Amino acid sequence: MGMWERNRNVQSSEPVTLKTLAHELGLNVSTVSRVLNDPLGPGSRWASQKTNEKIFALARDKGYSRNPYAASLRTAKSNMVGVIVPRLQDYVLATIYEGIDEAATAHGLFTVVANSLDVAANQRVKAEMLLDRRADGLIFGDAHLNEPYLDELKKRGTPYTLVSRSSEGHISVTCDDHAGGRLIAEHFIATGRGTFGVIAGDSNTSTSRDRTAGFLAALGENGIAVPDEWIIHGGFDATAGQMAAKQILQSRQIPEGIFAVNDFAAIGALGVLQKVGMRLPDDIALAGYNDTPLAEAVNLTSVRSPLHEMGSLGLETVLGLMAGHDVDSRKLEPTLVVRASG
Amino acid sequence: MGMWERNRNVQSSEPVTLKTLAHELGLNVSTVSRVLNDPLGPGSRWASQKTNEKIFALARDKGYSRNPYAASLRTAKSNMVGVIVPRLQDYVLATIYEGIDEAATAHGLFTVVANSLDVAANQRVKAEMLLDRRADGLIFGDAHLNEPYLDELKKRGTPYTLVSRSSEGHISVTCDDHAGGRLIAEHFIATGRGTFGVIAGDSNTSTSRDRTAGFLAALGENGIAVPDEWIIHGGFDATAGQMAAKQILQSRQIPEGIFAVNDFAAIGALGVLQKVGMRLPDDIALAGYNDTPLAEAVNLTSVRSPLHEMGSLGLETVLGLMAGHDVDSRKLEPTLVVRASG
DNA sequence: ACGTATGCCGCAATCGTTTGCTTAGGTCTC
DNA sequence: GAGACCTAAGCAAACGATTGCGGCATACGT
Repeated sequence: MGMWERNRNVQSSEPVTLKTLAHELGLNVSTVSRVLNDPLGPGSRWASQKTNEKIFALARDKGYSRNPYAASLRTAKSNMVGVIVPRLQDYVLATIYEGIDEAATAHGLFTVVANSLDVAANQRVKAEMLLDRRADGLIFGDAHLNEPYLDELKKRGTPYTLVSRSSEGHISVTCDDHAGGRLIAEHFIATGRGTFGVIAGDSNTSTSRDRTAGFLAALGENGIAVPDEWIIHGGFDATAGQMAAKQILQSRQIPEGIFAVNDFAAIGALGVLQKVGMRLPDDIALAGYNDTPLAEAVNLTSVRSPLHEMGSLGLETVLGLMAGHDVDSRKLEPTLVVRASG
Repeated sequence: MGMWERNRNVQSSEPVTLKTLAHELGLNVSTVSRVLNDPLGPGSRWASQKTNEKIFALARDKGYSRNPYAASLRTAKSNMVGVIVPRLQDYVLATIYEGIDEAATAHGLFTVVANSLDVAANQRVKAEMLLDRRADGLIFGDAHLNEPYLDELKKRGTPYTLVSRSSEGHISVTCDDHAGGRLIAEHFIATGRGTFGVIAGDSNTSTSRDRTAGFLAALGENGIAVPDEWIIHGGFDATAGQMAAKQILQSRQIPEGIFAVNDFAAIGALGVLQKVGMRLPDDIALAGYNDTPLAEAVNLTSVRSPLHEMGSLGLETVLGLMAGHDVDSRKLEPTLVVRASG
């Protein structure tokens, strides 16, 4: 056991509180509280050196741990930030959440996460649930375009920020999805392709919109247009990718490259393409987005976004808001990861 | 807005508490508290019908929401259960956690999750952190064999349960991994293979041990032995799978089938096998475990375990423990999912 | 020697709920 | 008509920590 390890094995059925400590030391709880809370630790100037040490020693011996509920009640701060994600099963959001939680822990906060399953109504329900738990701040990973709930929150003055997806008028930490789309387009062009399809995801999200727009913009600058029937919206998962790929394959012609705005959708498409006997990258090129471990596993070209960092920056952002600072949105840089698929 | 939607837009900077309501109604806070908490809702017998209705109406109008910290302080219950997983990025654990959280929400509890990165020391640190937050119970998804911390917890009388992995002497909710291993072995044998390798994962976990043991046992019953150098331990991720596959390929002979106890490891192996030009299932059969979406995406034979259910049962289990009931470990049934890989 | 600063610490109110114990009036029973 | 029993509430003491406001020493400056 480390030197500072609290002694949990103490048999006293009575929980040890400040009062316990104070009484045992012949001090007042206020003194004990101040010393224990002083950022200077045992160097606190709230009591004499000797008293400080005795307080810390006893606290350790008796396994004292502050009752966070009593503290939160008094201070009206929970030190908790709520996080709402579409789905934790999704590698991308799980990674972002890990970044959030790591940063939160580093700042002495804790997080509570909830799945919204990417439906707007749930977003509101889950957020209110978190607010009922007195979350000091909120982080949304499931922002939809034109969702009034966020405006409502803003009006109420609740500190919150978006991650992964942005929305006009709200502070967010995202990756530059427009640039990411461009990266793929430029790579496709550089490797000699000329006709393209897009598996564009949920059109109601900024990630779908921006990645697609960036891709199309870069193509446009090179004089390439993509026919509407080759821009297919749907979900972000493998099933959506399969359906989109099948739809594209039904055209008279087949594009030379397909950009799926999400790795999972790309994997779904990949399965379909392989099943009809197409070989990548010779018959067709395929690219995904987010550089998940799957992408590496199946040798899929993708765009890497700094997910973990996005999470920790998101936490710092909402922290700034909670402290009443002015903070700006952040946009991180994506990088291209070329693999065998195209 | 629904009829029961609280009015959050109320401009009063003052938070609305029981006192606010009681004062406005000319009642005592105790009455208001009892009525609002009564499971019978407005049918409560703590006050007259008329009073009940007025209380509920005012609470709704003023957007009252109970301060959980005050309540927890008084009742010494947090209604929170802590969950410790190796890593939320892992689809398997993320899914189990979803099951846990869903059940928790249904029971009016909430959960806080922490990553241990599958290192035993972190498990202790994270668990103690959760206990400091006054978790009423704990769920571990990262149990290692012979880990003394769990015994310690048991001695302290903390309600906890394991999910996904088991450990001797501790209550757990798992899938029957031994049976799962058998399923693959029997399938391999039925499809005519005779020599096998195992990518066995972290030997310090029950999942690794039991899946491998089940596989080997079924083979043994059919007179098939697996040489030690074809049983390769390591991690559960794609990298570990790659390394293991490379090691197996270095043998003079090559097995006719490989069982990876985890889909991610299987995917890693798959990439290596494909890179050296082997075709599945003709040249070699490959099977994974857990039936993740990846398995479906790459057409990998796998074993499906009811992950979501494992999570919700885990929550119910710890709930039972918290209520002081006697509860038993549960073992769920796996099912075989045959796909093109073998 | 006297005012003042500083070190060290205590008092007591407060946060919002919960809950055991009363109370006050009414109804019912025998 | 007295005791028993409801109904519909109120009183007040917790729960454990935080914090503004003092207070009593001792030291220090002049």
